[in-house]
Amino acid sequence: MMEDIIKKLRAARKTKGFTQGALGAKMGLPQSHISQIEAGKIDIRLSSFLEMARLLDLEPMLVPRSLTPAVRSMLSGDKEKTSQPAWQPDNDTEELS
Amino acid sequence: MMEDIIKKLRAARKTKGFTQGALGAKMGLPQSHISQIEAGKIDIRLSSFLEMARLLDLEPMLVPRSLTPAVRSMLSGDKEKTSQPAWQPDNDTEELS
DNA sequence: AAATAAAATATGTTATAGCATATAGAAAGT
DNA sequence: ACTTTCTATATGCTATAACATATTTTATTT
Repeated sequence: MMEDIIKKLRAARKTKGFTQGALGAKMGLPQSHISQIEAGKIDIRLSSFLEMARLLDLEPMLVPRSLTPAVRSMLSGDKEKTSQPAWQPDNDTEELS
Repeated sequence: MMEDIIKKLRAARKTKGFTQGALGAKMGLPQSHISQIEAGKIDIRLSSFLEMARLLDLEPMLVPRSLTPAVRSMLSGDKEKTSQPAWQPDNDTEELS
């Protein structure tokens, strides 16, 4: 069970059209190291993980378990069917048209 | 600038009423190690970070930068004032009262 | 204020990420 | 098919997390 969160980094890199070499250059790491990371062969340090995520415009966040379904539905744009409504917007300001 | 995300782990531990020793026991680590981590003196590995977060009922997620304001507002329960509305709920199902 | 519990600091060993460099293999482009 | 680009694998060295254990300092409780 390779860490799922690492797969997201690879997917994000491809989406942005970066090669392993290009991403490595931004991080000051060799392409070979990026390969190892994405393949789940090494257990990288937190600072490396954070740096890599941010270079891919991803912000690592800690979400309370009880809120993860709501957050996930936001991220995937799903038409969610949560038993408890995930969230309700404020209605205290004028909305855009 | 000690990593902010580590502070969240410490806060979560305290909220749950765990001591460093108790958390360490769950992870199979000595109390001293938890102390080092929380003090930002060591740069822990991703697997340790993930394990610790999950023991504290926090799920690490990668949020696209453009969505972080919306997610943050969910997490903090703020009455947000985002220039672009953060999110709009579906209105295709019956709501609870 | 004494006792107890929790957290921080210290020292030493072992395992492994980080790093460099090279090369082999796969995919994409001509 | 050949060339170029991208990705995976391999070897070796260095820095440091992981781990054990002990002690000190700081909070908390009675």
